[in-house]
Amino acid sequence: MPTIHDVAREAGVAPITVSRVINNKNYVAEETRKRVNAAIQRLGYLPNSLARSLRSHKTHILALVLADITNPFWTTVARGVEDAASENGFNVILVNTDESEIEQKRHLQAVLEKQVDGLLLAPTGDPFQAIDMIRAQGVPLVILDRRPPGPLAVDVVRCDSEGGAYAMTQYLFSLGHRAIAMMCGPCGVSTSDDRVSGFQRAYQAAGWTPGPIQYGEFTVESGYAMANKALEATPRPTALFAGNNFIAMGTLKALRDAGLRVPEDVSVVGFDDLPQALVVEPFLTVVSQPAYLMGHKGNEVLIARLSGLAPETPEEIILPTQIIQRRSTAAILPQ
Amino acid sequence: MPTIHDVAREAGVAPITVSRVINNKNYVAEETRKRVNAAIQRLGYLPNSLARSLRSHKTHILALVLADITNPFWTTVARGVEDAASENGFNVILVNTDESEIEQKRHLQAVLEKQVDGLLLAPTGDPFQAIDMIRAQGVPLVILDRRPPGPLAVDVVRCDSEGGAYAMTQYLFSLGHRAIAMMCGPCGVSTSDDRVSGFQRAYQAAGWTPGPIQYGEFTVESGYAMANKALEATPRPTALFAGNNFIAMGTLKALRDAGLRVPEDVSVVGFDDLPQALVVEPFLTVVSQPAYLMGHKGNEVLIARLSGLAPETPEEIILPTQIIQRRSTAAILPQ
DNA sequence: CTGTTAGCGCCTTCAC
DNA sequence: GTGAAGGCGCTAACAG
Repeated sequence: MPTIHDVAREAGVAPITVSRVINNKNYVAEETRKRVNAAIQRLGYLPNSLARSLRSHKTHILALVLADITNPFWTTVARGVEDAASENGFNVILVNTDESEIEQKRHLQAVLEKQVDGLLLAPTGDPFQAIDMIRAQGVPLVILDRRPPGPLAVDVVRCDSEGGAYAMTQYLFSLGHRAIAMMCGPCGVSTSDDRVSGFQRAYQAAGWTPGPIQYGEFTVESGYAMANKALEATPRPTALFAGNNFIAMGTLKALRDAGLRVPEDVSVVGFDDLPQALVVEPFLTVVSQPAYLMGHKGNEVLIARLSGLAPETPEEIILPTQIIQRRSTAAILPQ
Repeated sequence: MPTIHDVAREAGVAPITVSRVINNKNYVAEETRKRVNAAIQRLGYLPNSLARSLRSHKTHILALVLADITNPFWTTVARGVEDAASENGFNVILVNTDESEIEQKRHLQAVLEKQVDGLLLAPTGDPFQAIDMIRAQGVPLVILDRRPPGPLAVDVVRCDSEGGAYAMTQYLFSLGHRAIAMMCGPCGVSTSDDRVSGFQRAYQAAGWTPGPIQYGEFTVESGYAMANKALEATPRPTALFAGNNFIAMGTLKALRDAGLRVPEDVSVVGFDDLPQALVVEPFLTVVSQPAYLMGHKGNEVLIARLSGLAPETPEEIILPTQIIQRRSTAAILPQ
């Protein structure tokens, strides 16, 4: 593997001149530039970005730390992040925490050691420790999707979970539903908590007692289990509210296995849409979140900070959600 | 950001001793080790992996270059690769080519500059140039999913596309189908070519003329267009064979829009299954490929090479496919 | 417009 | 068991 010195010798110039050609910095005579480029071609030279970054203190790498890349919601967020990165000459390292605080810490350490220029984090559990560790290294940070507790000390880009859940619950009310079972992700994760809050606020506004609430995991298995539990209640809920797309999948499977029809016997609503490439005929009524936009916008905020273009005080950007009405919900007669 | 020197000063030792503690190399007195670790804690020191790698000529990073990470097939492959990496202390950089040779070259260069220890490549287009570039840098390489043309000069781990397509075509024959339209990905990509070959071989074995063959893209849109074209034929094909999961999705959408029922009016089969988390009730009859295993095994082969444990001559590992029979296929009466 | 010098933070090599 | 010297490949800072 040739180095910059080999190229310099081959072209009859000093190494720094090669460096300037590679980086398009300072003026280099047209003829010199040609000689250098020819030498680069001849030797098949590729700059060593390790050495380059060590010297320049810039890696042009950002890290995206999220819960679960097998979830299409996160795949879409990742796409948004990567596109914004590409547009600005950055690469993205992607790591999965699987909602484990230990994994999160391990991965965070690993990417910090790699000297990433910035970090996008969808935090698992209590984010204070994580944020502190990142701060201590002086690495710019944007929190994605989830709301850190306490006063705002960091940029946040997320969706309006509370408002979305509120609106969806009201929509179910408008169809005549009143016994709605809420099945959410882990308690303590802000997206879970906010969706539950929105659900409860809608009931409060109506002056009713909220339906049963369960906390679980953002997985198909957990959704399956929670739905089965919810269906045991007497009288049976007339609608099930799934806290994310995987919980909705588990819920639909549980209903199928229980021999119940959707929406004739039970209405089902969820959070997060599925990409149109993955479904032939969209069926589920959902609170849709702008996943791609969140990723893209989040990274724009981060890159603005890196470039010193960002405002002094941290921003919190809350993107609106939207109800997409499909065939998994039906009106019921008032009792 | 503290360096190894700061830690050394804090602990009252030489930098090299800190290095030995971090790397668990050579013997370090228990008491010294404790002092050093305490200093590391106090300063919140994280080793700079750039400097480390520059010196040690090892990054512990592998690159996975594939066509399209939004496809669940590739997501699953990536999971297999990442798990095998984790198990062996490696990280994975993941890059998308979107089936573009230009993007492939650009990305390949970028990851080579990052000094990755090894490469897993699902090549797009003619892989010779790519393989040469990688070889020139002396970076170990495993080809994934696709069969490079010509004699075997590199490790390959892939699935038996030809055999899978052959078996599926025979299965359709056994249901009485004879007018089967094949809709595949790009001509020149070995998985496309092999699936077409298997399809043709089945017809040859039966002594019949193969049904119409179309080459397109591995996308929903392309599947939609190819299916519409296939349906124009007179007489209409009784079965449609989709070359991958996205083409199958497009096909099903086209049939829905054309008002045709599956399988009553037309049978549909595909290649690649969808993860069970993404479908409530699996419907499509498919040739299922062991995507996770391919990724995992592929990376094991690569890591074995890195460790010098691999055999001298390149290996070609061909994993078997499997027909999963579901509700998108029906028997038709012989004419 | 081009070159010299020095050092990024760490680890290899050799010494004791 | 510990340390000193030197260099991995590149570019910042300063000439000229």
